[in-house]
Amino acid sequence: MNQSVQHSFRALGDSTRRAILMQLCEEDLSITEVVEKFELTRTAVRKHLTILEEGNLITVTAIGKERISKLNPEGLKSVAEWFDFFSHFWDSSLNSLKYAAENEALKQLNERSKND
Amino acid sequence: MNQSVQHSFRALGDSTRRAILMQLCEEDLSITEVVEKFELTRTAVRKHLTILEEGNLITVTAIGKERISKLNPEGLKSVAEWFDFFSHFWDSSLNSLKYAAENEALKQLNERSKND
DNA sequence: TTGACATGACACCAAAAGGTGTCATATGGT
DNA sequence: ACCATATGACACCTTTTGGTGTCATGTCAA
Repeated sequence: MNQSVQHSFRALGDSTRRAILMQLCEEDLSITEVVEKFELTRTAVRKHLTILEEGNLITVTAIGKERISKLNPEGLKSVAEWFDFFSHFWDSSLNSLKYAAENEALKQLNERSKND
Repeated sequence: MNQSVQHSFRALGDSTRRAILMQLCEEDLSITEVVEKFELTRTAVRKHLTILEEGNLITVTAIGKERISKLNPEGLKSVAEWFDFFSHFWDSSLNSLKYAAENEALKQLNERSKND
């Protein structure tokens, strides 16, 4: 589960793969179709799709001689939910409380030097 | 801006950096303090912090001879918002509409072969 | 069965990533 | 001034990563 998050983030770390994901928002694609839309070798595309599949961001279904890649909302949602861990921090009201109550180390430093 | 998203995702692609981010949720840290909490060389930690800073996920403030790394909610929020692009897909009601209306390629394939 | 067509499976490569160690520099306190 | 502390800046190394090309395999249709 946690390992899956690692794979998901790894998959999202490449701009080509993010572009493929966004393309898959509009239509499911076979490997060859992805090759046609992106200027890449079939081997390269296959690798990207494998990594996206390992990251649980797409599902691949073999239909005849084609392998259709399809966006996987579950995986994307999992990654999006990872950010909930930090959500307090961009909730402004909680934000100030957070810094006031918990941030002992920086408070001390701020007392010593006021140029923050 | 788009480049920044690339940097953010790159930064998030490494588990050590994600761990550092989560630690920074609890307290701001100097480089040395990060070194003490994670079993890494100072040089390695510095690289990670630089990448996190490039990804706009932390801000670094020089205080005296220390460089304090602090979580940057703005950057995290930006990345989280990137996922809004896909949010239709995990909204179940919109989801079915999406597939029914737009997914022509797979529809055709499904008509040819019913083992989906 | 035979030939396209869509892939799978490798071997190979250059560049980037993650780490380590060493030497130089700046800041604070005594 | 002087020394310990916290970094900055490199040079160097190994493993991954993103890509390419080639050959084998499976599937559909004539």
